[in-house]
Amino acid sequence: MLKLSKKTDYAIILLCHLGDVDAPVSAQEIAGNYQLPQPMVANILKQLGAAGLIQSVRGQNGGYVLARNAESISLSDIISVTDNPFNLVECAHDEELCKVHQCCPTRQPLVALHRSIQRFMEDMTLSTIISESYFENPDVGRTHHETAHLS
Amino acid sequence: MLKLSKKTDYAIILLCHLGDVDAPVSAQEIAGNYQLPQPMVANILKQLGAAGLIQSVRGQNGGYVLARNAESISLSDIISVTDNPFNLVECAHDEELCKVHQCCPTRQPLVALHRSIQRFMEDMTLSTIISESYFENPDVGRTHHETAHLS
DNA sequence: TGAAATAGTACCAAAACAGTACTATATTAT
DNA sequence: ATAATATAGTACTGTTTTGGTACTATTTCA
Repeated sequence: MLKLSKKTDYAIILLCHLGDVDAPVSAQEIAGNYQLPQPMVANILKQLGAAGLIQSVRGQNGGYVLARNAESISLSDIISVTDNPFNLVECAHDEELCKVHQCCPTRQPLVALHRSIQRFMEDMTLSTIISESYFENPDVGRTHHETAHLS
Repeated sequence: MLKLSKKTDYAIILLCHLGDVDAPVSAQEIAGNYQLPQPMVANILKQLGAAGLIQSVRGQNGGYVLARNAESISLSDIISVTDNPFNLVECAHDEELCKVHQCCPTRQPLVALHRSIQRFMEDMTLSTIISESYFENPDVGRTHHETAHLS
């Protein structure tokens, strides 16, 4: 349907939070802070950890911290983890047929759109997201938040 | 999952075909031409007709023709019909909560992405799609095609 | 050694997608 | 007239994806 999944939505929120704090933050803490379902948050953090975007600290007082600095994490990176690698357009099925024979009229322009979006998502880094959200709302990452997600 | 639906994919193909021909073309004819499921094609054409992108001609020798010229039909128009109005980002649920209280950190940058994609889709017209596809494949709209869709 | 955290799976219900089916109506060729 | 060929409208269905939960194991620290 050409929209981001809740998982991606949540992931961005989580990462923004982590990007604003230095000490490890637990799943429970974040879930409570944004009123998100705790198991969901835990799952997404696991995935982000497995993908290497964040680093886990196990045991009591454990949690997660960013594995790299916020400038080097792009929206594209995030979406790759939580929404599958972005794929507006690849001829997933019968790719051979489509390439070997006459190609469908849609390929050219949709590949262009795909690249344009891809580019945007690669240029949009977590630090950009954080600073822009800060501009709109000075309290980000510092206080209790209302339920916060798009979809 | 941030990808176009088959319906949209098919719709573009159908419209490209109609854009290349003057006489009304029937659902059956197009379905046969591109090896797409006939009822599916018929349904999509019905929708495109109801949305005013194409005009129907009923009765024997009937079919569909473009309701406007190909320059004035944008990718955005098409997607609106077959994939819902594009909505990467609107806070569909609890919009009030999200706006009245502190806003989620994701809004700003994702609205930017949304607009960027929207813009692209508005600028990309059916005539552009047709001419670009023609560039790649001189036979578009003139001969029998292999199964042709992305997804 | 127990509490609090992550790790790894596996599961489930609801929604969306892709496609089908059926009935009604309009137009035209014969 | 009427049979053939279209669209119009609507409702249905199986499959996949999404959103979310549950459970068990492991790690760490007080």
